[in-house]
Amino acid sequence: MPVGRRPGAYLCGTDAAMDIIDGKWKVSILWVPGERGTCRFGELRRRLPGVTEKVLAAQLRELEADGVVHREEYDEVPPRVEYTLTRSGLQLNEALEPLGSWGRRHVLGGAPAPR
Amino acid sequence: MPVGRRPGAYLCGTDAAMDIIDGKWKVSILWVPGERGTCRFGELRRRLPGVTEKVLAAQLRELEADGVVHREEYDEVPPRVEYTLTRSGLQLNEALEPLGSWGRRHVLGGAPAPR
DNA sequence: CCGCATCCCCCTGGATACTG
DNA sequence: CAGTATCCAGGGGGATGCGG
Repeated sequence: MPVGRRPGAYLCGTDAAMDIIDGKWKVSILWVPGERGTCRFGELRRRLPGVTEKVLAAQLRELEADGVVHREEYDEVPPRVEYTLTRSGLQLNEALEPLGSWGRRHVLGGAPAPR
Repeated sequence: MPVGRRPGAYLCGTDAAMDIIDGKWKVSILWVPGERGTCRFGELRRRLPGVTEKVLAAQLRELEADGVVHREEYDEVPPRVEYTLTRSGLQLNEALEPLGSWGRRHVLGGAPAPR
């Protein structure tokens, strides 16, 4: 699936974006790397309590196909793979900030937390 | 389900908000009323191509339980029900605007459309 | 006009085990 | 370390039909 999985079925830009974010762990995957914008597979796995390797790998591949995450494989032993937010991914992250503020205020009740 | 269906399981405000928005038609339901902020059931149904009455009613009830939509029933014949965005819902709508812009630029390719 | 009740299908995502 | 390979359960949501 290239960018978007429901071609021509969007009513507005918002649900087009939602289509890319759709997946239990995707916003967290975007969020974890934070300012640094890059993260290894194992680090992601540790910082997403409950995710399985299969699902994490699948969601990462979809985000990669959608052009928001870049996958860089280093030919080393032991293996190392870096996942980096693309320019588009960083901008998506920024676009999610207001939603995060809303969530903190209306769902979490103003609790302290990043974003 | 009151506000949020995954109590205490949120990594950040964003996925807390995502939990409320989670549902195939929810962002569209928020989007359709637009500035006016209010809409009838049948109007929603007509403007959401493909939605069934059962699913539309279900998602509306969840949005109501989450406090972003207010349901006003008028005792008339024929029946009339108005769905209005609450203050919280309007703010959620505003928080979704940047995401909509991003979706237009990165998914729809800068096509003209509201939000 | 505005729904609710039922039935059912598919797809996401979880559990577990194995490989380069 | 960074993944695949299977198997499987749960639930969202679509189709259809009835009720106030």
